Amino acid sequence: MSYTIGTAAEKLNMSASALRYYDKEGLLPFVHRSAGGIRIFKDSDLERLRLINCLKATHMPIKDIKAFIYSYTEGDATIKRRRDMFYERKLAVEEQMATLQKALDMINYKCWFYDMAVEAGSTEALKSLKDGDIPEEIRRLKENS
Amino acid sequence: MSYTIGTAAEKLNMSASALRYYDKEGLLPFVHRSAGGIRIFKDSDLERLRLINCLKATHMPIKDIKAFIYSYTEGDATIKRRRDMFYERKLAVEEQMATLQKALDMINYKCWFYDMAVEAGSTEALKSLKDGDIPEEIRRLKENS
DNA sequence: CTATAACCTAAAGTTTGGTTTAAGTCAAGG
DNA sequence: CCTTGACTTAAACCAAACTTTAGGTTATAG
Repeated sequence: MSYTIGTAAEKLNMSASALRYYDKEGLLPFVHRSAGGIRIFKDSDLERLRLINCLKATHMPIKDIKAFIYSYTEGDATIKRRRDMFYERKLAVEEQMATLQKALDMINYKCWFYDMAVEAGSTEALKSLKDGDIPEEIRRLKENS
Repeated sequence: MSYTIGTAAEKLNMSASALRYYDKEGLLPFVHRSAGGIRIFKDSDLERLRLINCLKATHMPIKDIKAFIYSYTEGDATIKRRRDMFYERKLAVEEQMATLQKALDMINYKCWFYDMAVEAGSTEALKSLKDGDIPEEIRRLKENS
């Protein structure tokens, strides 16, 4: 099966203008055109775009994704490089998750704190809160952040 | 203790211009000034900025952080609202982590795939790969993404 | 006192990742 | 054939989150 840009965009749940932008930025060297110049997306192109969207979800900049995609066009010569890129990306994502986890710890501490404050009707009573008054698993959250 | 903007920036590991920008955007209503107009950061201000940085780490937009910070200035009247905001933020962060986890699953699948491809010296041999050939725990990653 | 480093503001510039617009072309149904 | 909706490009526009610049003020060390 093959699709025009509108249909492809719909299937990928993104806008046609975003697809044109990616194409302009060199992210879609694999997309062919009809004789009249219309982009034709194959199923394998959609798969590649799903990979692009996955990388985008990890906050990889467009220009880095471009390098990624470009290495595909060079075939088996770049297999090792592609493997390395995926391993690097894995590290980058794990870092992001660690960062988010730290933030989440802080937020969970705040949730606990404000649950207490709401009950007390004020944050005043909690000013004198000492580490010893904080349950072990909550204290861990606080210190983590 | 109190600090000028340069020292505060250094302590927070961010730029002075970012601090000025936050102030201009209304994120730092708690920061006072010297008679001459110099910003003076107290330790409690740095704490508040650490919270701001934590929220920033969760990709919360500046204008939303502003609303967050503003609710502090209204004292105990906004305790419930602040609690709700933290619970909402918790959900937002959990969603982000889920999104990252999906991407990571895809990437881990790719790592496995390219480990095979590097060993084979080509991706050709893997074209005929059937689901049955993929270890259970790897297949899960693939289907997840 | 004065030099100078660090501060101040306002305004302009930068980067990223698109969207929008304008003017025109393609392709499918009638 | 011709209409019409979807496509094409180039270029302008946008928003977010800062950074940089320019021109000026403050504060501290000598």
